Amino acid sequence: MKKTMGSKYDPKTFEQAVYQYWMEKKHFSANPNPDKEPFTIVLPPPNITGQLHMGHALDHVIQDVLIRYKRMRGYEALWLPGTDHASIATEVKVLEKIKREEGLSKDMIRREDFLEKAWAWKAEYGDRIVEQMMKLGNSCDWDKERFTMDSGCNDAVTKVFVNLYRKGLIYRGNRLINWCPDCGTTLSEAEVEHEDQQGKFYHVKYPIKDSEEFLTIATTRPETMLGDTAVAVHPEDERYARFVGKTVMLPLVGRELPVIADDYVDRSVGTGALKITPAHDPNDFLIGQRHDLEIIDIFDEKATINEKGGSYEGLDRYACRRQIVEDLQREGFLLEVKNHEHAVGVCYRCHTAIEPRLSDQWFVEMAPLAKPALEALKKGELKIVPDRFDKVYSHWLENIRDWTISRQLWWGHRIPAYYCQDCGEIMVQETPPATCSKCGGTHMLQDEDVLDTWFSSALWPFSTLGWPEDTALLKYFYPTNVLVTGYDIIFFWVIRMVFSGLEQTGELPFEHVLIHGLVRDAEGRKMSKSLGNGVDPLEVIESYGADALRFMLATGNSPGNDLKFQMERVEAARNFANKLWNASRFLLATLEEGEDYSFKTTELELADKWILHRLNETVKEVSRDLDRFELGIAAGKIYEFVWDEYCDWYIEISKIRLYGEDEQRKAVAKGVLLEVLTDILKLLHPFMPFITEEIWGNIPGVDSDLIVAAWPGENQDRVFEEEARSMDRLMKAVRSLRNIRAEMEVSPKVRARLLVEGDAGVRQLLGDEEKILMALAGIKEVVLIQEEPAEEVVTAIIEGARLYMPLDDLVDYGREHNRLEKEFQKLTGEVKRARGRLSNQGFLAKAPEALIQEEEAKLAKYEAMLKEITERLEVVREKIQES
RNA sequence: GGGAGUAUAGCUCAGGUGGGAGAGCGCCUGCUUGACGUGCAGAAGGUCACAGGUUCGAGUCCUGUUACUCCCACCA
Repeated sequence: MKKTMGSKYDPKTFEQAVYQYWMEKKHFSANPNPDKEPFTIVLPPPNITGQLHMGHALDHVIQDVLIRYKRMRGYEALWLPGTDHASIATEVKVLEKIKREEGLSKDMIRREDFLEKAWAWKAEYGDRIVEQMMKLGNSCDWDKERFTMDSGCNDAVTKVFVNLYRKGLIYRGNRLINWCPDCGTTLSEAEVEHEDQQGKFYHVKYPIKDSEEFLTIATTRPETMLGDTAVAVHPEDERYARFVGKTVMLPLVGRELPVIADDYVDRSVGTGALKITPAHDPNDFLIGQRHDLEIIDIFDEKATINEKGGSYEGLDRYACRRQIVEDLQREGFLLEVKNHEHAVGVCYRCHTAIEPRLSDQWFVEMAPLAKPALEALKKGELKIVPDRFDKVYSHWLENIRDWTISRQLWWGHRIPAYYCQDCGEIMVQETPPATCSKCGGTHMLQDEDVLDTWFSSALWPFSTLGWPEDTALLKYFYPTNVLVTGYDIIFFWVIRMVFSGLEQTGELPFEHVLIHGLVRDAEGRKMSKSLGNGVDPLEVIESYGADALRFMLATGNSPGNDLKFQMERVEAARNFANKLWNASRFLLATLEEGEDYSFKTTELELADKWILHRLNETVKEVSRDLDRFELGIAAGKIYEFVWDEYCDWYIEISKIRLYGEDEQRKAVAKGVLLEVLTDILKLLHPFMPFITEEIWGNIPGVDSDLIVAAWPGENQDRVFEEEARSMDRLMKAVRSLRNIRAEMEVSPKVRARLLVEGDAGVRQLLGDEEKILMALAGIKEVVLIQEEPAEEVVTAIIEGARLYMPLDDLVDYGREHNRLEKEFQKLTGEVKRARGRLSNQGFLAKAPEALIQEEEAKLAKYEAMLKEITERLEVVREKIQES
């Protein structure tokens, strides 16, 4: 895939082609390989409801970085992709589409026709999502792509349902469940969100039968009084003790209700008297059971009043509320109306207020499943990163309620329960029964409902690998290693995968859970369709390239924290890619095909040893950070190394040799430049796979692919502590001289002489490396001197030396004085700090010896420099006096 | 009612084991140096929210306060 690199970094010209190339070479495919360790990530399957948003991009980039890193480290790295049928969400979308295009609502179409359209939807959106993932650069093994409703996943779902049923952990029961009147289905506890709403507290008069007295009931939902079957007070409430056992008359309806006493009633809330509506409130339901109260269900599935509501029949719940209030008012039963803010449960999909509703549903008994899931975390077998989410996980499991899994929907896994129409027997099994096992009848009907979409998601880490079959994939790749997802989905998904994995496979489905935050817009708001503030990843890729988007998402934030999306940061990442592009272009242009650019340690110069040393350190740190899932820190270190050390220092220094005459030294410089660049490409590849592969392909003599190149290791041959320290000193000298030029406003065209007076070590260093000073600090000649020069000079003080620049008539002692004065202040501060510390008896007694010595050395250094500065300031002051 | 997070430069955020406060963007000053102006060089800019505590030493650990954000929760 070699071609000449254009002078501008233009990701559009190669990203697509590079991805295509990887696909052709099958670099993403992973298969059981006894010679390698497996490393597995299953992709949290995106919903087929639409396209990928920035949150997906973040989730995917993290996983791709980890997968690519592990692949390069020699693991058989499998990233298994797929999509989720998203039962309720997709059903709503497809119904909307049908409504829009054909004008038909759900009750006007047949289940089979609906399913056909839903599968067409899946085909369209599933493909679109895959395309988007490819644009992002996701190195998924596409041959293993799965869908939560493909036949394998269906088998797994059925198998698990049957397993749990036979163990008695799935049961059918008549309970008060959460009902969404708009979606027309049951919801689990997790699917109900709580929103604070401004409501009203209605105080209503419930007359005592055959008496002038009455009880005042406070309620936020007066319409539910149509279903009242009692009034409750606290057993020890003296205010109401005499009414217990009596009967009240339900206003407007006239039904007689018993006054009962129950501990549940809180005397301090409202009036202390509570109307009981067992069919429409979870607490009232429990109280109703305790007192054997009648249950009157006044709503139909649309939350419209049914025939039990008498004259209110046919009214929607809110219309009914208005009517009831009006009637109460008119009849004199309404005593008071107060504003009242309270939490209302709403559907997580459509935000309609949920209605507690009594119905027959399927449930999973959670207590036995929650226990091992809790223990796995406590024993440290499951690790959540960052660990502050441990509490979220534990708290949920410790307070878990049974999971309502049946949904009155069409799109999803149909429940494998069969009802005999002859004798009513219920049969739960993997294949439809031909005859009833009890009466032998042949009129069997399958349950109409489907399963909660999260039921199949919970099996994802093993259903995708072939479970319940004992496949080679499952044996090799399961359990998986890391699960990467957002904190918003811990309850829905992570926890359910953990207990399902433990229950069905006997193993944790993964060892690490890496939690990331939400992507927010530049103002910190959640990106959402309704706000219209979403940023489309594809558009960003179009303008800046996938690498820039990836780098932006992977940096500048730490695990678990939300990320604000700012285009300026994408731009900065793009600029970084451009920087790398140009640095590579610069080097590669000097290389010849077929040349050998290896070098011997003896041929290395100071700067070479320094950059190799720094590279070695960077490799070590980046590897460690990636192992700890600190992607942002790792990427930051690569960025700094590439831009500051490699480009701004090393390449500039290397030009001395590259533009020089000495062929041997030129070759060594090229060798080191190349050596460092290849490792840079490797380190950066997980973050910016496209540009690094593209550059890699342009290196003469390279016939391998970067994506499968070996990750750089630490190298003892690259440890040059001493040289790194010298280089550091040299760099300080260069910076001081540049500072002089800038502060004294000396034109870059003026090439100054440099006189060096100081200790032997520094003089030798600066003498030996005079070329570097010449090239980087605008020096034309370095002269080692023994005493103060007579000519007009400005001075830089570095450790162990004075550097004098004779600037002819450009020396401005006023400016020089200010500059030195600033230095003087700084050094005075340093000396003061070091002295203060060393005169602290506590510090001397308790601090580590090495630290004390270090501090002493610093003090000596700064005192010496301060002395130099002071002397020099004296001289400058005299000069000013003279003029 | 519980729980969590955040508070560091003008803005957005990093700051592994406690030991001289960092980056990107922005701002200011120079720069047509043959990889790159998507660049180079140099500067300015911080009471690390507040108050206590532990420690020789705290942005970092502990306690409390304030502000904002989020999650959980069946007080009508």
